[in-house]
Amino acid sequence: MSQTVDRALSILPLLAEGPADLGQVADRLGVHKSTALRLLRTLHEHGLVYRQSDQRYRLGARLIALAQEAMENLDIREIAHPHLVRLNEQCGHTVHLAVYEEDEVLYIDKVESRYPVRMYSRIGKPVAITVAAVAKLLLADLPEHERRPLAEKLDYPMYTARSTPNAPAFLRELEKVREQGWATDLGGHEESINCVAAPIRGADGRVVAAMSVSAPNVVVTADELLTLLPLVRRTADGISGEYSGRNTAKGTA
Amino acid sequence: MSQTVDRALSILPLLAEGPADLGQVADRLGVHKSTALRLLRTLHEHGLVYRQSDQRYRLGARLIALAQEAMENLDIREIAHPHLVRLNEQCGHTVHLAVYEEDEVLYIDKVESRYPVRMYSRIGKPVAITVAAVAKLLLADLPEHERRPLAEKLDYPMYTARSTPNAPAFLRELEKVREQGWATDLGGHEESINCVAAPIRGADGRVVAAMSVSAPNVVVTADELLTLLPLVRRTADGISGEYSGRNTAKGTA
DNA sequence: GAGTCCGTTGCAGATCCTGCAACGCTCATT
DNA sequence: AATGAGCGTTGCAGGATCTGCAACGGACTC
Repeated sequence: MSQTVDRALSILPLLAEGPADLGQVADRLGVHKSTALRLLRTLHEHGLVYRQSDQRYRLGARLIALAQEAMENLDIREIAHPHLVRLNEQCGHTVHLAVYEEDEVLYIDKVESRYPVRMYSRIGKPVAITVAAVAKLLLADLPEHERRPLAEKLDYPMYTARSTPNAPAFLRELEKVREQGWATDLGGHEESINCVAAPIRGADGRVVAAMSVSAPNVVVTADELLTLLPLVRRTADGISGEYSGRNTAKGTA
Repeated sequence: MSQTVDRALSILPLLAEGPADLGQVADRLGVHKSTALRLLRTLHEHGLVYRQSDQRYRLGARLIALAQEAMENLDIREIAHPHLVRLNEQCGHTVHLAVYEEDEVLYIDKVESRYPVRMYSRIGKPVAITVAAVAKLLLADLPEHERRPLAEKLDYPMYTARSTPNAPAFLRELEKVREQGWATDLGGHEESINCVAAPIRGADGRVVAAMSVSAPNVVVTADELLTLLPLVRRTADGISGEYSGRNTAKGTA
């Protein structure tokens, strides 16, 4: 809607790929160098981009700090955290909390496994949306008219042989997940990692977040992990209750 | 430099304080509602702001994802991580990695304590710059003409009775830290928490990052923590060596 | 020491942004 | 049920702001 701002903001994902110099930025934006320079300067003044010693630009520290604040403002995160910690103390595995927003699912909290073998993931990282158990729960709850177009728009990378292969399979899976009220990912993202997940609901019953327990095969088998399902669901329900109970008049997730 | 972009970017820190509606944004920017609307829409298209169900705006998911990518691009982080993990395995305490950038110091990595009592901190969070051990190391290495103005510009909140009280005291502390090549924070941020920190240097000897070990009094006394200093310094030196050794032609921290 | 490459600056033209005013919607009030 | 207030939204005309050009300057190379 606003050309100048639009161009300026387009620089950010571009720099997220790695540092770039003025010429590269100008080229990729399709504007004159002097224009790119002015945009970069403005971004710089706000700390969103940083100029390294070799004069190239990269994303800046304030961007990271802003994102941090953004996450701390999410109320489910705050409410859920102690529950996640308790669950981790009970089962020892990695616990994740994720939300959906505008075609993306991201982890917003995590409690590390207490086993030496840890799964790689990071708070803030977009989730493998077509296979992750938490993603299934969040998408399964979308209204039909959003869910289908989204499913058809997605890519279906075959991380492993068990990854969701395409949109129809995904939609079928979502249907199943919606009915049973929980989800799994059995080696669909990384061959040796399994997850069980449960939804967290707001007062109106809509799914506002999802949580999961993940563990590698070498620690527990998929079957053993599934025995944790009741515990996971109970934890999720506890969070749901607290979240819808004292709803501090803030918006949805 | 660019008015429109400048205004648009000013919205981000504003929303970081919490959700706001159109009128509030327009007021705080000092522009007409229609102008604010167009800016917000542009930010929205890029996913940097999100519109909640109550129509108010807050920071969006893509901002978080961008920040995540920004951190993953930092090469020291990648090099340092395994060293931090090893150190954590050896001593059991919380280990932090921090960098300085444009008047800010922030944590870019963290390995959690294995003791039940954990210190609160978060990756991406700006550090208490006047008291944290890592901040002292990073600022101590700045050239005089940057260090002094910065020190005089800072606020000196008295988190505890041992917090650095003012600029002269801070500059003296930095001088000491620079000479001894390591730093501590003994209850200067939170009464019962102590840290020891060591610098990580690039090939040219400049400090590019700093790492620290933190532990609460209830787990180890300050004196006991200080006995870890040699180990911390050795770890930091190891990272320094690796960082300056195979310098993959990337920029500074 | 000449040449090339890149970032930087000032400027004039025109695009794009701004603020206004009016509209429509929702919600609260009478 | 009707009225009014509050808020977000739209179209428009005037003009401020942004754009691209061309020329400059510094660093590095051959």
